[in-house]
Amino acid sequence: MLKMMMRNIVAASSSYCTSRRWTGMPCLHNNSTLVVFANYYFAFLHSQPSKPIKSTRTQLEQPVRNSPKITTVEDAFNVFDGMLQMRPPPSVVRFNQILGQVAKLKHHSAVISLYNQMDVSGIGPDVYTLTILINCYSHLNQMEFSLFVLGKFFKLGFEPNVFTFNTLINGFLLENRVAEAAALFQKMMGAGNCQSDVVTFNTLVKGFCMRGNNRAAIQLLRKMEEGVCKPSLVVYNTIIGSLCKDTLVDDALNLFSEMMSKGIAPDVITYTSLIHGVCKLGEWKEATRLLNEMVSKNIFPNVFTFNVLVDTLCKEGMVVEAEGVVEMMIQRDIEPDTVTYTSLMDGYCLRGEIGKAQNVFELMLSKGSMVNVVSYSTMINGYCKHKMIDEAMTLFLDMSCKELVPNTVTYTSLVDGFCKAGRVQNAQKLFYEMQACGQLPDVQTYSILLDGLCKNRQLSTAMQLFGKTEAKKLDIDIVIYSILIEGLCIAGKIESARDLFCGLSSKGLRPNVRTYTIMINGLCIAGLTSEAEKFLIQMEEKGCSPDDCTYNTIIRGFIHNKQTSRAMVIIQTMVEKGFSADASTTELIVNLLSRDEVDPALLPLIKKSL
DNA sequence: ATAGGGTTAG
Repeated sequence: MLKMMMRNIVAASSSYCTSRRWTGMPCLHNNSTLVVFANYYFAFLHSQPSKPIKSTRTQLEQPVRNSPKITTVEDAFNVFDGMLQMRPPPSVVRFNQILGQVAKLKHHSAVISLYNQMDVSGIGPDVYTLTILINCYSHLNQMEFSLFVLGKFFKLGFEPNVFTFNTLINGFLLENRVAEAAALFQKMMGAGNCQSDVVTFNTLVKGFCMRGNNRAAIQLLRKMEEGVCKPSLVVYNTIIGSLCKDTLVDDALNLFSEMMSKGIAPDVITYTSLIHGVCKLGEWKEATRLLNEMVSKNIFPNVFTFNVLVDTLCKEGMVVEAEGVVEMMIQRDIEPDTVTYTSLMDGYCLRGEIGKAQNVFELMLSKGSMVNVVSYSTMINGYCKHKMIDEAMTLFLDMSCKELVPNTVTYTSLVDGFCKAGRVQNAQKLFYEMQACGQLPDVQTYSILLDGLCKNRQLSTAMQLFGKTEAKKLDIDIVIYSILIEGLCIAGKIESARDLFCGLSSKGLRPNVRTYTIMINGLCIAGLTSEAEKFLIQMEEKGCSPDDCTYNTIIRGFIHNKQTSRAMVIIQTMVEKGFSADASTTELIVNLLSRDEVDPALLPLIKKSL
């Protein structure tokens, strides 16, 4: 009986610790409402005709007669091949259409190789071709090539137009080259032949949003409203989307009512952003309300909207339900895409169901051109989190065969994988390799490597690395300090840990639950249980509530230090707060019981705590 | 006829 109970606790606590929620906010979501929300989706899908009319477009409105629909990169290469063989070759417009479709599929490097094929075949580009090309280089963060293409304009006697300028401004903003973007904008404002338009303004608005400056974005919106340029639905969507990403859903909803009062009707993108925002907050009721509202306005969820639901369900561990939604999408002719399957893969990985994640990944591989850097990184991350570093490395090497370039996220997962496997040397090697490949480590990468070094008893190497982060003007956060404090505690340097902790406020950082818990653990290891208890009181006073991990830590600390009665007092508090003992605390308590070291009067309390 | 800005995944 007790064995079974223990097993359940182990299962519960291990799933909590492997969950990504551990690093974020505790999960306070009401999953039963999520089920209602999910069921609503099912009900909605069932209520639709089984074979919906796909398009109301007439034959005349088709882009070009006989223009084949491109759904994969393979299609595009085949069609292109055929076109290049034709004598005389088709007009450049046909080629532009293919390039445009592939660009829409976000296969930007494919567009570039297709263009190169055109080039060697002697098909001359026009302004449209070159603008598509600039846009692709911009999205690949290769602005130097974009500028090279701009040079081609002049060489061929073409005049860059507002499309060209907007594309270039967007490219500079994507690379965070604000000064150059601004210079181009100034040039446009001054030029008589090429005036800025609503797209120019929205590109700037997005530039602010990308840098997390929603205030500036809204200021620019107000400027537009004053008559500079009438704001479009896209401008509102840009800002609403950005606010939702930052979970400022109330602000987003205010802007939403504001746009409607100005006669600008929301579309599926507006609703998808809002639904995403409320889902992130776990407000399933609100999500359902928005969904009802959009459908009542004849705005129907698209693949993006469904992907939000699939991903939300997966993040809540409800992958089976998510699979159900995917089935429904297929039945309703909404093709699940790379994002859908990547969410599913991640969902399975989060639950430790690696085999099922592999199945999804193989399904994507079998469909061709469905895998990208994100899907590879997701599977690699899944392997790494479950100590399957060899499998992860196989996939990593596989990427280069597919001309997929691993990025900072990919490398960070692998660094973590090597650390988790205890192979810190390999982790360090990869850390330098990524920089040699032009992928810069970010705060996450540093956190993971620092943690790996600390946990593998290489404190001095960790401290050296930390010194480097300070020189790189990275935004050092409380997570990194918590890791270092923990490293010092593990190495038995409680005084240095305490010093680092006390210096946090002077750096403008506030310790969080994890930081306090680490300090409490360190103090207990050093036998300083009274000071640990002071920290427990102090954190509460400073508005940082202890969580179940904090209580378990200090209880274990007291037991280890043979202060059973003080442990019992904390157990009492823990139970009152609705927390319970985790697996290792339970083990300690069971040991105490077996040695008759507990006052029988406390048995009811202990029972409650388990 | 074909090109630029807004929604989803690691």
